[in-house]
Amino acid sequence: MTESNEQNPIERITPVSTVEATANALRELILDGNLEPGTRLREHEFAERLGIARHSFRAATQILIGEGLLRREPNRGVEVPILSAADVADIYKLRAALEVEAVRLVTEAGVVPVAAQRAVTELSALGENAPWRDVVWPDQRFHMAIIEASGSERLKRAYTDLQSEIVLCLAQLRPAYDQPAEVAAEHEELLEPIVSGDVAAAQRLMRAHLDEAVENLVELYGERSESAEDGQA
Amino acid sequence: MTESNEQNPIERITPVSTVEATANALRELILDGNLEPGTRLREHEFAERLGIARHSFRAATQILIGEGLLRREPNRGVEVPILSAADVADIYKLRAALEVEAVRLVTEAGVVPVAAQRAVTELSALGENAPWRDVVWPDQRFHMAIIEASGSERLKRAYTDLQSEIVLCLAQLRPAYDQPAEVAAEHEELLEPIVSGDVAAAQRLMRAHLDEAVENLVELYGERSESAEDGQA
DNA sequence: TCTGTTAGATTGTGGAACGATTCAACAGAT
DNA sequence: ATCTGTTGAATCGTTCCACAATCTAACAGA
Repeated sequence: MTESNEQNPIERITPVSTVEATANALRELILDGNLEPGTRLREHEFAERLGIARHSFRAATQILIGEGLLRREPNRGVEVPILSAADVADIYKLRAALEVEAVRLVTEAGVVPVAAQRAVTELSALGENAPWRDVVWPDQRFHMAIIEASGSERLKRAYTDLQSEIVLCLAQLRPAYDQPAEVAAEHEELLEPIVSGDVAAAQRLMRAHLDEAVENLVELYGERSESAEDGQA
Repeated sequence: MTESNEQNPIERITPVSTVEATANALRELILDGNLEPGTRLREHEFAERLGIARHSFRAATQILIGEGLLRREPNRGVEVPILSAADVADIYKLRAALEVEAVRLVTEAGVVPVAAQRAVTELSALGENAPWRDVVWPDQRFHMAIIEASGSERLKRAYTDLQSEIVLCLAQLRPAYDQPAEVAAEHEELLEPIVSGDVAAAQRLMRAHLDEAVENLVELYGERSESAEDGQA
């Protein structure tokens, strides 16, 4: 037997199926904000535009529905969900559940989330007037890095889905970010008790960080709905 | 205007689509353990047996894949996943994240999870030699009741998916349960700090409860794999 | 024993068809 | 004038069929 032959270092090729590729393309479209929330995705139109069968498009949307990025209205197809302030609050409840526990797991295990540190340096390298999207991505990566450091596959899966919704929500709100330097400092502070092994402090800080974020977002919703009422009146 | 007419108490009718009904049927099959883990679900066979089109069956499986109840192997269709001890440990990491946070939300809000209390009384009403499944369901309902009491839609959604995996795992293991009376007592104890408003104690107890459960399950896996090796040797 | 080769089964995808549902426009009735 | 049906176009949900790509196992030959 040649069971002991070393693993060939060849990259495992992964042919992406049509529906998978479609799902990825759609996800990108949605998360980049190129699809107005509330937009109805007509099957015939999209299938033709993407050069695929209607069935494949349907399968792709089914995936995104599972991720919370699309919503199906019976007999009316799928559309990009419009998130309310309540949704944001709800999203952040789940987010806190996942992240505070991840922080706990990581800190207790003594794992140092290197990728998170990298994200912080990226943040601090940004100029003063960096567009909000350039701030969002390192920010997301920072938090994802902590989740990944927890080593739980399912925690990561749940968080990945949730992060999609978070980005969707941010894309709809275009929140005003603080100075990148401030953001970087706050995240670095977040990291400190994690590497020093102070579980309680790490959890407390993370929760405060998230509470502050959701507060700002909900406030932003308030402003937006006010101006919306103005527009209607 | 008759906008102020009271809500008619008529039950909202919900015509279930074919794929939805199929997904439900499949879910039940899997969770009841009527489909051996590792079983390959051949499309033609199942579509014919269920009297639906192959496409509809495909759409249904896509839903269950999103819930973690089926796994897709490229070009080999879908099959019931076989959970390892590592999977169980992983499942319980996520479970702890969700439940400990739910306990926190519920306790802080001062909400009394009545449905959970009902589940406890159901448990205590069981006879000594109740089959494990009769114990599992009130147990699951107890925990789901706490999740629901948290009032977070997404927390519930995440937990619902996870609970499916838990049940799948239990179905594969057929764990030996303690006396129903003991189980009832432990859960009642779990409820106590929640209603009295002691957040820290409530979280601590819940975590201990879950830790103990996962420990037992992993141990059970050890025994099972031993006997499996015996069988092969 | 190892290596093609071949045939059958199954999946992945596309395409046509058709009933059911939605929606808007419009006509008729109270 | 408001409410109630009707009609028709657009779209969805589902089925059936076709076919290339892939997998699997059996088999023949070196």
